[in-house]
Amino acid sequence: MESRIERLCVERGLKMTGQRRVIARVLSEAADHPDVEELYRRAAALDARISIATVYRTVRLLEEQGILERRDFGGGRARYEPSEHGHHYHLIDVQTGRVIEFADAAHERMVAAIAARLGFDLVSHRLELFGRRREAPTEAGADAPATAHDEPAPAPGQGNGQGNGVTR
Amino acid sequence: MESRIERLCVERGLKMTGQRRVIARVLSEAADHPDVEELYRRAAALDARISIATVYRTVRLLEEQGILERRDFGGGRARYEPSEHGHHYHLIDVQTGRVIEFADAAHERMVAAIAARLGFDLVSHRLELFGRRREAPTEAGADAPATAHDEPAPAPGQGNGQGNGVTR
DNA sequence: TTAGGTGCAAAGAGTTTGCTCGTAT
DNA sequence: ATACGAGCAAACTCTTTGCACCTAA
Repeated sequence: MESRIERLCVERGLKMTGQRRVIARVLSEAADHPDVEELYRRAAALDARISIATVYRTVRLLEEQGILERRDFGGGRARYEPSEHGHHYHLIDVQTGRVIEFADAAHERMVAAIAARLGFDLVSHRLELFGRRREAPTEAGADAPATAHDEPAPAPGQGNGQGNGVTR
Repeated sequence: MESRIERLCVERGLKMTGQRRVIARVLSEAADHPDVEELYRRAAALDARISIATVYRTVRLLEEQGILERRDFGGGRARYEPSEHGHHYHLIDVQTGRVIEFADAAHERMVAAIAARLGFDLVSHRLELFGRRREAPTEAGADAPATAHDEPAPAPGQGNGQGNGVTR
C-alpha cells in the first residue's frame, strides 16, 4: 500500500525508488521524532539494501520539499517529523526525555504581537518547554491548549535544552 | 583590571591561568552571542598563546559553573552568552542574522500556565522568533516587551531556525 | 535510453580527548 | 611540590560528497 508520504512524493514528481518508498513508509508510520540513525534502523529492518547515506539524502530532500521538518532538541543530532500536523510546540519531560506535542493559538497570537512591537513581521518561531511532571495534575482547565499527544520515549536521559544546566 | 567573569571564577575557586583570564575578559566584554571560533579569534588577538582547545574547555567549564549559557540558533555551531541578564528571548532577523534580545513577563506567565495545564512544572523554556524587519515600524506600543537591545551582526546569511525552510 | 538515485568510503565541520609539559597555588 | 591547566594532534560524532554502478520512468 502507498504511504501518505509516498503519495506526497509522487505528487511532486519525485522518482520513487525502492529505498525511498521504504523510508517514506517509515516516516509515515512514525509517531515520534526519530533521528537519522533511528530512521536508518527502522528502514533497514524492512529492507536491508539501504545505506545511511541514502537516509540522509532522502531526509534532506523531503525537508526541502516541505514534507518533513527538522527539529533540534539538543544533543547534537537532528530529529525529523512529517510536516502535516499544523503548527505545534514541544514540551520535553526532563526526567524521561519524552516529547509531548501541543498547540496553543493564544500563544501564537502573543508572539506575533511581540514581533510586531519590535518592528518585525514574524516569519516563524520555535517554543520548547522543559518541565517536570507533577504529582497532582490540575483538573483539566477547559481552554486553549488544543492537542497534546504523547510519544513513546526517545532519549532516556534527562531532557536537554538551553536554559537548564544539562550537560550533554 | 579584573573582569566580571574573572571575579565569578575566583569566587568559585577556579584556578586562574593567563588564558582563562583572557577568555573571561573577552566574554565579559562581549555584547553579542559569539561562537567558539569567534571567541578564539578575540582571545588570540589579546594573547597569542591560546589554543582553540582551551577555549572549548573553558567555555564548557563556565557553562557547568552556570556562568555561561549555550545557545543554538541553528547552523551547527554553539554560541555563548554570560548568564547575567535575567531571562530573555531572542529574535533573529532572517535577512541579516542579527540577534535582538527581549524580555516579556506576560509571555513567561503564559508558558508557565501552559505547562501547568499539561500537568508539568516548568523547569525552563526557550523561545526564538524569526522575523523580517518591516518598513513602517509601529509607533512603540507602551507596554510589555521590556528590554530589546540590538547586537552588531554575527552571521551574514539568513537566519536559520526550525520552521522556516532554510537549508544550511 | 538516460537523468537521477544509491552504496561505499573518504572528506568535512564542530567538538572532545590523550599525553606531555607547564604553572598557579 | 603538586594538582590542575594548556598545547598539539589524533579521535569522535554527525553529516555531506565524489565516484562508479544501477534503475525508474
